[in-house]
Amino acid sequence: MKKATLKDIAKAAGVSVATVSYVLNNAPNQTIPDETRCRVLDAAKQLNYVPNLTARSLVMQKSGLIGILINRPESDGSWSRLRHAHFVDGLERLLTERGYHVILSGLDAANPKLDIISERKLDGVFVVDAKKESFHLISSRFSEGVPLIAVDSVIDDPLFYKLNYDYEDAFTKLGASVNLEQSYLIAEDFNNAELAASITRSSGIPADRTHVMKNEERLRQFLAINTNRTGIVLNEFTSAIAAQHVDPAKLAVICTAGCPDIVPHAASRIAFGSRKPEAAFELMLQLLDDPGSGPKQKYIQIKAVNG
Amino acid sequence: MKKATLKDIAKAAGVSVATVSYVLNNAPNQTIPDETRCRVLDAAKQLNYVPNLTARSLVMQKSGLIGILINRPESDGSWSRLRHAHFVDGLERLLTERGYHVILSGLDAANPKLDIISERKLDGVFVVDAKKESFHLISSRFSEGVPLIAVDSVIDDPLFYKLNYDYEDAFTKLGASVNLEQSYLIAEDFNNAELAASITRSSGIPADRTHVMKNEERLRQFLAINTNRTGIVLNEFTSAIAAQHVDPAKLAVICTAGCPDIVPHAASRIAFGSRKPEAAFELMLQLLDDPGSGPKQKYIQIKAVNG
DNA sequence: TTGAAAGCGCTAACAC
DNA sequence: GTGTTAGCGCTTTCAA
Repeated sequence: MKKATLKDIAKAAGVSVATVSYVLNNAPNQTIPDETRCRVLDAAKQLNYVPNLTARSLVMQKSGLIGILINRPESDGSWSRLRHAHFVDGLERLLTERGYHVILSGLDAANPKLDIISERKLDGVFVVDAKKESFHLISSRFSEGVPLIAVDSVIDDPLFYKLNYDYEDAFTKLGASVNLEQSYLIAEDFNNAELAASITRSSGIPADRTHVMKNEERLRQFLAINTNRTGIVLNEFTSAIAAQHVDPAKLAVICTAGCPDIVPHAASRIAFGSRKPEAAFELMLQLLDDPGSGPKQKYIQIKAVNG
Repeated sequence: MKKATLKDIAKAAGVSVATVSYVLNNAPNQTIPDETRCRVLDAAKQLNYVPNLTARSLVMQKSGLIGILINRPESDGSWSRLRHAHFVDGLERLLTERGYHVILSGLDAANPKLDIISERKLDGVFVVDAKKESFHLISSRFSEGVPLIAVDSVIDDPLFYKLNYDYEDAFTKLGASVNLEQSYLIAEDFNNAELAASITRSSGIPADRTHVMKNEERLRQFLAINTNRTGIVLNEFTSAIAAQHVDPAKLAVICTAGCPDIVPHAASRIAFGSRKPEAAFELMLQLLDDPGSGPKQKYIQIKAVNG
């Protein structure tokens, strides 16, 4: 048996498709007598009706689809692929709850295929860890006004909202218990170079004591020449790996992946909590509701929390 | 400026929409002179044309959308939310590469809303860690013949393909180096009870020495009364947590999350590699190509690999 | 070699 | 109150 359509229901209930559409959508400006309404509802149940969102999208000019577009990390150790897992999971949850459907798409950071936005008529988009150049591309082609939120990306374009962790805040708080000037830093390998730069800059740790996590072997080498110092490590996964090579007690980790549980107990830590998905979600809702209504401040920063 | 449509191109190129559609799709049975083809192609480029997949889906009766529907874990420690991250990441990559778009949707395991399958006219679906009951629901309403692959789920219904790790194989291989009868087991908390049961069964470890990972505190208590034994732990994240409470050298971990890097070096381990996304992808392609063409064996098992 | 036209399933004027 | 109808943007017979 084929999928039932509005027409099928109309026939079964002895009314027109318009009427069916009205009752099924609780059309605001239509007053339908209960008798009719019931007949339609019954028929719909009977026929196991499920609306065809493709058709609806076409006519409504909105898809109910939100994109989460993630630039794939350059290094592809298993740890790096988990970096955004918590964010994606949390955001998807919120979006799904709200009735949106989520399209997840990995992007080649060097050559992001953003056509999906127009092809699928996405109602809103999150772009995660994108290179600055990507945004030229975007702003030239997407004046179309699809709400777009850049995540984990520092870019100068005032057109977009930027959602980031407030690393400066994290380092300041960390500075209370550890002497940053004397530490080394294990940073994450972001595609967005400006974000990476802003992190190392706000850490105050000199470049020669900063290491960007690419793979375990190179990390080991770096750690070997720094064993006597305290290390600041970004990201829970990296901390778990680092802890295999140095005394975890000499590690302070900044939890960016929403997974503090796996950080060695002996390490001290500072976390960003799990506000990122929520903040992303709330801003998106606002933009979806009225594209002009977002906060005037285009940078949204998530504060660090102790513990 | 609004999005260009076929009609716009047609007008610009001085041809009909049909012709435009033909050249843009390289229609097989149409022979278009180069002159026309170029005019059309130029116009399309000029107008920055991007096809509207919604419209295409409607008429083609296929969406180009593949769903990854994941039953949310009951416990929601941050580690549990990462459980499928590697699978999702790998699968998404493969699917995207192949030109499909991926819809990611979390499901309430107790009451999975599977309507998305028909609403969005998904071409294929992966359902991850679903309760047995869900499949009654599915099989009653989805004789519709959407290729569906159950992942991390043991179910009796011969209708679906089941993709699982071969835990029995893992325990056998593990048995070579550790005495399973004398060990304890830390298992994962799957929604699919049959899978959980089959795992503990094939481990050969008695129930009173088996613990299902719910949260760190309860894990700690369990470990406290088992410190003198060797422990088998399922899943890398759990191993990282367990290692905080017992000597990692007395742990043997079965890596199911594609993230062996974070397992403590001192622990011995056995892994399932990263074949799961690939296996899922390949089977789906086959089913997509011809729904009847899958292997007759409905259970696909991923073997364990040492290391 | 090209085009007119019939839909795909749905929504929303606008008429009755 | 309810039905008619004109599309949304695209594919694809079928005729010219």
